Amino acid sequence: MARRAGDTADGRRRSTIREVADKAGVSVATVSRILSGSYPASPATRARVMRAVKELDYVANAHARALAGTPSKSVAIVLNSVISPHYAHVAQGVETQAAVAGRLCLIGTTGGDPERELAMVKFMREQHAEAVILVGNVVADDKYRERMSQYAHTLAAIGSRLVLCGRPSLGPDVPAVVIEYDHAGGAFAATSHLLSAGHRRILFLGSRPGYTTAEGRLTGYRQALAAYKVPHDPALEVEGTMEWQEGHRMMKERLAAGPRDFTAVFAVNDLIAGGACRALAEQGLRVPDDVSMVGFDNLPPSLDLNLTTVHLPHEEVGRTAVRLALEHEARGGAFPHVTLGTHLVLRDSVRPRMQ
Amino acid sequence: MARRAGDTADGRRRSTIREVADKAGVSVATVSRILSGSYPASPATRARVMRAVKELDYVANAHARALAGTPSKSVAIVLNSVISPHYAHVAQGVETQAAVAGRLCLIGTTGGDPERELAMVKFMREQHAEAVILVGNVVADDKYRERMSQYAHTLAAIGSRLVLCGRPSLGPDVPAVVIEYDHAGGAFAATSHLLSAGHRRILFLGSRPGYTTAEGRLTGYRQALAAYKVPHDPALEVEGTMEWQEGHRMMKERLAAGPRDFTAVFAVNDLIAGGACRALAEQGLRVPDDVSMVGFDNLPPSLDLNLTTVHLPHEEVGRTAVRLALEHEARGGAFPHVTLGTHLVLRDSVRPRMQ
DNA sequence: ACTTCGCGTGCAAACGCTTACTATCAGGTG
DNA sequence: CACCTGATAGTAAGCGTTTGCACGCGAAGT
Repeated sequence: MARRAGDTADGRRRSTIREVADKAGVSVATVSRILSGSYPASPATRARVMRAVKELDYVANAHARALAGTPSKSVAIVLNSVISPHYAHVAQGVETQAAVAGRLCLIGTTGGDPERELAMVKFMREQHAEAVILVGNVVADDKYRERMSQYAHTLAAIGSRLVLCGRPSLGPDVPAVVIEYDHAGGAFAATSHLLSAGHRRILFLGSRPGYTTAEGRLTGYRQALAAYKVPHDPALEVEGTMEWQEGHRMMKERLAAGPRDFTAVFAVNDLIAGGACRALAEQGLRVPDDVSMVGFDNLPPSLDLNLTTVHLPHEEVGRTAVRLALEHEARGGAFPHVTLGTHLVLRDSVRPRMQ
Repeated sequence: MARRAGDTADGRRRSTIREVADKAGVSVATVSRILSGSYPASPATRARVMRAVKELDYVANAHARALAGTPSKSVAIVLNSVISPHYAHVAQGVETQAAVAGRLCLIGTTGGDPERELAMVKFMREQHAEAVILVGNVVADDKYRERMSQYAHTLAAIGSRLVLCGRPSLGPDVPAVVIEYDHAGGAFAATSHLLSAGHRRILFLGSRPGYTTAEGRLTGYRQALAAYKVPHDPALEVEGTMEWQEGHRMMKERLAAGPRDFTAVFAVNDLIAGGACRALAEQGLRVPDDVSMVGFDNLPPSLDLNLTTVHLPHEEVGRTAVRLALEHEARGGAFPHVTLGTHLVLRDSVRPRMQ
């Protein structure tokens, strides 16, 4: 008593187009054509088919459909974690644009593990995703870069696209769309804002060598200092990752280490700013009365903190990623490399430095 | 010069198992078996096949594979928006557990539109998702409930499962797994906390008739008042949705409407608490010195606000959803209905009321 | 009345893979 | 030396769709 494929434990199974055809007294071809819409069938036939579909509760088999030609269009996004606001907003943008373009959106998370990321890309390739969008940083050693650029090539070979968001290009000869943000520009603006308020000792919270996001923002910070002819003090740059807890830790340790030697803080992102604010508050220091602070990202925490920060167009990044990937064919195969701008959002976390 | 299906614009195409077989000088069956692993092929043959795979950069066609039997396992989650921290955390839990169970996770968002939600479920059904997890509230009119319960039936018929997270059951005869949180219990604890600190005029921010989440929390609030024999004043219950902006609006309007007639606030969630705090701050009122506040959810904002709040096991909800759905067959077809507990997390946003 | 359309259908061949069944060949038995 | 056995590998039958082609049959053209 062999079970057919598709049978379920309780003996029922998905109904097929064949059954619909039988029930309606027509051929499968007719059913297929009527269901796919654009087909001039006679109203009577159409009605019978529709009734059969309803009665059997027929649902097309997406896999068979995909196999037989009609590619089921989908877009994949791979990110470290969906609970980080930045990634979530980008994902939201991807989802939105994918929906607009009539695509399903597959989301995969990696927890920041390059190995899992590679596996994810491979998986998405099997699923025939039209585009695979990679967001955020990974530590990129040579082996990784080589493997990823190979994936880019094979994706390109089958008409799919690799999109890199907020991470460096893999090289000029790698067929991938690249979308970057102007970290340095934003950081320059934010730091300049502090400098023009009279601050000279500005703590940089969250430097992290090897991570382009942090590096870009650090670069902007240093450039602003240079522009204002303020000597650069490496002791003011504190290393850490980009989470709230890290912001808290860094500030707490800093305050415990000795007398406060800064009047303002540039946090590498809003999460860190939040953690740092909390640590300051625990020592009775208030923002902006005692310490000025700017963040980066303009994500929800900055509302609660009333934080002056740099706006990054997160959702637009996602939308642009999808758009560029899908337009690719129409554009005749170029692989664009765009940089999205940023701008300062003023709230109330900076005060002119007391003379 | 017809193009074969699978051809791409630039003339290259995905290589097939047939080509691998030819290149390796074996039959497709052999390649299939070797690639699927569990098959005792001779080392020589295996090596040749592997080399051919490498050279052609062969990737199995997931659709064909699914059609031919091996069901490609996946789990789908449908939510309003991925940028809401609550949904994001649940999604994270789903993703995690899906990965553990070797499943891909499909995420779809609806923007809260019931119509889009229905479409999404249908889509997931076509994709043969093993489970479809619905999270969060929708306004459920009768037409919607009927359609959704029909989907539940047909999903069940084909061996898939509908999971309802944080929304009311569709009825006892609807085959769906239901996971709820103890909103009332958490709200009771939070309100009691305020009451035991001496507060008697407690503003409830974010009631919303028809939405079970808000209703459950309101119920707990009222129960606590009753338990403390505090007269219930409808004027203290303010209606609004669950976003930051709404919290800000509600508090701002309240303060503008007349002299402050409350000493504490119970915000229906942390986002609202954040907005309310901001509005208070704008009027020079501080939490907790001037007004006490508790929130609900224990999501990131509560860290920045240093907010006493009710912890909801968001990620566990997601994990549990996947677990229950996948274990379903093993359990012999029961449709569990579980309620996850909550507990108060004390921070520093409540002060005893000044006598 | 006899072609000529053209609309509405049906037939059957893919699509790329898995897997039950079968064939082959070596070596070991009786 | 015929025969069985076990390890490998091949054959071919699906899986559920889509779609090019062919066919039948009334209406319109001559």
